[in-house]
Amino acid sequence: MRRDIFQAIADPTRRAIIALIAVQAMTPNALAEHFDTTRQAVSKHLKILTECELVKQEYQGREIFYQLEIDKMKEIDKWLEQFRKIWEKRFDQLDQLLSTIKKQRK
Amino acid sequence: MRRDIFQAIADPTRRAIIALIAVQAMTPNALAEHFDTTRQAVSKHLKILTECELVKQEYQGREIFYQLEIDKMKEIDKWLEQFRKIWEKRFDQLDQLLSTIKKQRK
DNA sequence: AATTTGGGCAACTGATCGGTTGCGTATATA
DNA sequence: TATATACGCAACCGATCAGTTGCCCAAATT
Repeated sequence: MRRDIFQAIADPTRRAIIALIAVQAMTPNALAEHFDTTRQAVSKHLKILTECELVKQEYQGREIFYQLEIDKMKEIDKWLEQFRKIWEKRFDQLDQLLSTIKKQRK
Repeated sequence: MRRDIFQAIADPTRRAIIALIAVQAMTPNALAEHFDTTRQAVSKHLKILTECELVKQEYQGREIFYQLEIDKMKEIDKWLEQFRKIWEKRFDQLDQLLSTIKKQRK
């Protein structure tokens, strides 16, 4: 079982679930209504999301509300940081090039 | 074949390849030396990365240099945007709470 | 011209994935 | 107390995945 956050967001249904519960906590049944699939399938996705700590449960009677652990999402942002540095550098270089051309035209 | 960018970065080897070629373009053989796997396995990863346009080839004699299409990485950043909004809002709320407590103590 | 080297393509393999069906259990309702 | 509802767990299935092995072709080296 790999079960890391990158594997978790690889599935489109899982990304949709994440987007939904980011707004408000939801039960498996409520989530399943949003998809063309069974509750069990959704539950399996929730299990995977729980295992990599992207989601936490809150018991309320016989219902279980699943909520997004938004902080965990920052791990993706953190990984992206190294590439953001690169594309910002490239943008700066382009910016510099453009202003050099501008200067030459004067 | 799903072959979208999220599925592409789900594999740890693929993420490592991306990080390597982000710095400089590399050939499959050069890449394979960095991993405990065969050149063919790396080539397969490169094929997947190429299919979702995360990587482009540059032919140089009989060698093929693979280079990261850094712009494609922005798609992940774009998807993350919706969550960044949430965690920044939460941070602001926490910040506000802390300054309220500070005021009350005065 | 013969050999070596870089790398793609295809077939195969075991592992994992996403999904379904069936069942058990606990909470709520009649 | 009997029934309905919410949910998790386990077994199963076909599809896809990551990796290996074997082969071929083209460019470089001898």
